[in-house]
Amino acid sequence: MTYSVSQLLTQDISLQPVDIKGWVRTFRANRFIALNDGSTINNIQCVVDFENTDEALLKRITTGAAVHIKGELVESQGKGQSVEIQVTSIEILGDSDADAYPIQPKKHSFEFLRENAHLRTRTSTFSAVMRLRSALSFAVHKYFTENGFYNMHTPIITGSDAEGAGEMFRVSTLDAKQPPINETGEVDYKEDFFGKETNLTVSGQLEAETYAMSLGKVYTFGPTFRAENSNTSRHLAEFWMIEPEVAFMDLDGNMDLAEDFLKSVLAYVLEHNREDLEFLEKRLLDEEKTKPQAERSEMSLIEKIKFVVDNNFKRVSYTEAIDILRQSKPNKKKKFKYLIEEWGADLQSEHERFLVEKHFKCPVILFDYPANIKAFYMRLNEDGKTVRAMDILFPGIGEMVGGSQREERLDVLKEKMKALDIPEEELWWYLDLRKYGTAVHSGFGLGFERLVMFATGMGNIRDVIPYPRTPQNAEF
RNA sequence: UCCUCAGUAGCUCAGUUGGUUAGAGCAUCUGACUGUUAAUCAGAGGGUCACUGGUUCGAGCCCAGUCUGAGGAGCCA
Repeated sequence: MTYSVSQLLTQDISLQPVDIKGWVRTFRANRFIALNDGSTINNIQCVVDFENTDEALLKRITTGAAVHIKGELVESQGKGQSVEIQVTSIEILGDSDADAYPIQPKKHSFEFLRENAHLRTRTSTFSAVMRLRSALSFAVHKYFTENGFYNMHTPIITGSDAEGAGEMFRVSTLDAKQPPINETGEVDYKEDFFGKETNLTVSGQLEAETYAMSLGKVYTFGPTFRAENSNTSRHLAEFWMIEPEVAFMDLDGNMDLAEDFLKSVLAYVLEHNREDLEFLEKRLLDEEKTKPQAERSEMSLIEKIKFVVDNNFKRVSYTEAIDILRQSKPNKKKKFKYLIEEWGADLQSEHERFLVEKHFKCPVILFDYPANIKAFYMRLNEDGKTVRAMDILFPGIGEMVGGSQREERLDVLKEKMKALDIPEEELWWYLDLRKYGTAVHSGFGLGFERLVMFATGMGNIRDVIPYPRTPQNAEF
């Protein structure tokens, strides 16, 4: 009977002998194989009877080799594990040249492992991160399904360039060297595959709104593309975004939904991915030891996640936030690079970080932002100068969620588009939603990788997605 | 895109004011040992000092440019 390492370590296996396949992590003292098959963070120790095993075979048990082991599960004589396999037969399924194999049984830098992204999930850290990513993805679908939402697949290729969420990647089958030219001397996209200019989506929100206005509660969870030349540890050119959209829901409901959603998916991994979280927590603690006392974080990884699950997010209007910042020490002592002087200023990372990490010390929902620093589709408040927008800020991550109540009034929306030079022809179908049976509705966008960063404690977004796409890098 | 820092063995790094043959730990290979937990002990091999050009009697070290990576900013999710 074939078992996974996870089964062997967690279940009472009465069926003997056992039979297992996996990859060698380390081979110590010509006798002890630490075997891993991806089913758990833990390895199972396989004890080889080296005195009665062919020496040529022993030489082939190297780090990274795929092996098929048969034997008996017994209580371990050593201290590091409770059970181990007494090997009766070992077959090398795939050799791994120890001299050439990049993943050594030692600590590697994340930069090096990024260059070996096809092999990095053979390390404990990355296998834990990717198991957590998978669990979070499942938890997202579980949450929405259990709460009456329909999953909707919004298009990856989009014909509208008015989504207004950033620079786009062009999708074209035209000859890049000799594109057809029209009478005005520009590239003639009428001859392109779709007969018009098309791009990769920067957001599924507008399409999701159309479905919310018939199915009621919908969400998309798919790849999203931004051609911004941003080189930070929090941005990717290709990332996965979760975007729920709900009819008849106002901004308060939107905030409730986002907070409940985040708590739910984080609670899911606390319950189901304990061992991976404990491993990552220990890794972070070791890393912290090398830092000066002042820079160490007050809470461990699991404590941080629990804190978010158990405590209410602090809800603060933009106007209140500006007051707090204006009265703050760093503002008075001119420690901020950008000092807060008057209402209307856009909040910089340093301000958000102050609010979340110094002032409130918990996730913060900021709402009712000035209209002129936010997108065209956000619902204008009765004061005429703020919109029903909200951002959820997380310690160490920054903006986790950005959402709003959408402008449902046709005349107000048209006026806003006109002011921002967005042509109505581009979004005729979006305006139709306001013409026929318009209603209050709201939604938000959540960058999935940022959620994975928070849940794993990883500091660089390139380390929580299998093959990161960033400026100047599309390897693999 | 801007600012700062970095690039030396397979990996992580040291390398003094510019001065002989470029150093360590780990990994690898060879041998010893064998209930180990990043096994241990002894020995060996392994270098286009990112690239291009310059200064100099002499450059890993100084200068210029380019490439790559990291951190931060902007933009955002």
